[in-house]
Amino acid sequence: MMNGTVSIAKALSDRARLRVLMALRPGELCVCQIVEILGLAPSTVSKHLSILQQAGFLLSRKDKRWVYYSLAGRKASPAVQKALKWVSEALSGDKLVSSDASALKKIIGMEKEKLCRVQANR
Amino acid sequence: MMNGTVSIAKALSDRARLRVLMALRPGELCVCQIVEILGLAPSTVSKHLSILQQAGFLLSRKDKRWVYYSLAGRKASPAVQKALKWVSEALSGDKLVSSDASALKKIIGMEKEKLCRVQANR
DNA sequence: TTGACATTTCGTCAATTGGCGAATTATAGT
DNA sequence: ACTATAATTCGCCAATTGACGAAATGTCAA
Repeated sequence: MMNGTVSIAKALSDRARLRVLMALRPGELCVCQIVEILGLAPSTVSKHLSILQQAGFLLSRKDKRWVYYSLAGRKASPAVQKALKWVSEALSGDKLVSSDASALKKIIGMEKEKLCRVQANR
Repeated sequence: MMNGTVSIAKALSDRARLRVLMALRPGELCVCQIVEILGLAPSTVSKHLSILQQAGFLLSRKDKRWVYYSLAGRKASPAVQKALKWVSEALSGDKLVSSDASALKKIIGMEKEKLCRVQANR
């Protein structure tokens, strides 16, 4: 219980991971889309995602070549649900979160294939 | 805002600091009492307390030779208040927190002078 | 003012964390 | 089967963290 609480708090104690949680509120995203938003290496992003999933915040599913992550929602433990509610309120109106949200709209507009090609050419 | 949220989450992402927050719920404690509960070196405890205070969870006052820390309560920012509410719920019924609470009763029964003498003889 | 002592600050150390690129795995298309 | 590619795992490095003891600070008492 104490361990679980600490791991939930640890999961929340990083900018990139908070951005991921906020970005996932409208719905699931594939890893390459999250990479695009954060501007970090895919390996780094993958690690962040596994930390969030380990703590109980995220679910993942695989479709074709892509892995999609989504908020665990009511499948999450009560402790996780309340923690997410807290950060969501604490960050409502945050500048970085807002700009991520508008960046997201453009990214979702692109097809994933093109997006990943773009990343490959860097 | 993002920075504040991260520092709040960081403050909560350590066992010792969560124990301190829970131990302070009934009321203020002096540093030597917190040292006794945690079983850590005074310098370590002092650092933990300053991290919690920096994040906005604690207030401190000085009386005679002792420094008393207490929960900031409604003087804390809304974000901090909600975070504390979250951990408090998440840890309700936790074994370690409970045993800290009963240890506390005995410690409060002792006079501070004797308590500090005990610590000096280790 | 000197001495005792509670607390904090400082320096050090081992362990953890967050970042990256390279190598690996898994899946899809040719 | 082979190639391309999305994602993860691995190994490495620099930065941060949590622990301690020693030294500094501040307060009270003799």
